[in-house]
Amino acid sequence: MTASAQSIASDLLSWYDSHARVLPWRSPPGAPAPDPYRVWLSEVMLQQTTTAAVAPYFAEFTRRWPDVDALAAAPEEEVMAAWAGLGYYSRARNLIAAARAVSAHGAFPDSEAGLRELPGVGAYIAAAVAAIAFNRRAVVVDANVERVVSRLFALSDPLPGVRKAIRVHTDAITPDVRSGDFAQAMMDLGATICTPRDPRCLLCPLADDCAARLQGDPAQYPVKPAKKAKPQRQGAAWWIVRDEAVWLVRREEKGMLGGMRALPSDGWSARADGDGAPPVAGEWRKAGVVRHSFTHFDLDLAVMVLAEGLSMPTGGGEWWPIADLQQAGLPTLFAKAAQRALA
DNA sequence: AATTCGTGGAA
DNA sequence: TTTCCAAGAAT
Repeated sequence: MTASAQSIASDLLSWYDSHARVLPWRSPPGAPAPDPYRVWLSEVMLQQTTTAAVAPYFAEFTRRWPDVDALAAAPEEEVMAAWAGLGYYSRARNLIAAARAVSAHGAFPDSEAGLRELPGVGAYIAAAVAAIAFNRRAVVVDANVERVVSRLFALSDPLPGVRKAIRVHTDAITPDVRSGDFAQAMMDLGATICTPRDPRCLLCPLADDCAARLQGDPAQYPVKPAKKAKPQRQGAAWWIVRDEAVWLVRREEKGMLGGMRALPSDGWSARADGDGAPPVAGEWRKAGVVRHSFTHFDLDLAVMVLAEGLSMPTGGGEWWPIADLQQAGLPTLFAKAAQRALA
């Protein structure tokens, strides 16, 4: 490691000692490493998700399932329902599979390579858990690190091509000791100082080393490709009631909202509008429209309720007591649809 | 390599 | 209001 790289790591760790964010899944700087289960669980929840959104879910999961064996033994349905509202539901399916693999094996893998074998664990999470929970030296690169490093070294090639260079530079400044603290310090710096817009360079412990700041406009890094326009889709969902209960189905394992409970829908997707065909005959009334924005398309979902008619759906599903709807674990789109139907 | 996966908060 | 984007992974 060069003298310059050493001083970057040293300056960052000193800053972290007094400015580390306090988070439920984290140990204070210098303290013994936290439980690998809690580190892994938090990392899975945190991907593409804010710390504020994760906090209540992390509290509930660790309350209900305090260790990996408890999570491994939990019914899949309950875990999926507990994940409802957090998004990216394949994470929950992979979470269960990984918990069962770890529980069967007896312990978490303590190496990056071993962790990488678990479903839902990619390059980032494997490196982060190895560093934070097992104090292994690992090159941890998330979106925060990409931003900090691309600015520190003024890497002007656009994403995603610049990622290789970012990794090389991150490796060069990663110290052999306090690997977990270093990774978390980089993320804290990105989250609180080296922010996407209007970075607070006057407060930055690395300001003197930052090539982008020297150039004068650090916010231009990292350079990102233009985004595509989101298509606007139309769809419908059906609110079928009998004896104070509503008919819920389970969505296919793969694809949007996979494996989650849902209202019957008309086949809308990112690529096509729904066909508008109701699942049962009857006189339907439009209770309203829910506007919902996904990552890659926007959806106007018509919420259809049965004014009168024979409401006996065919195919798989279950009558769910409306009074207990909260426990069904509906994804946000369908929770909003239910709210509209009941309004 | 480019797409496909949710959601809610901030600017 | 719209746009951006937050501790990415799987395919």
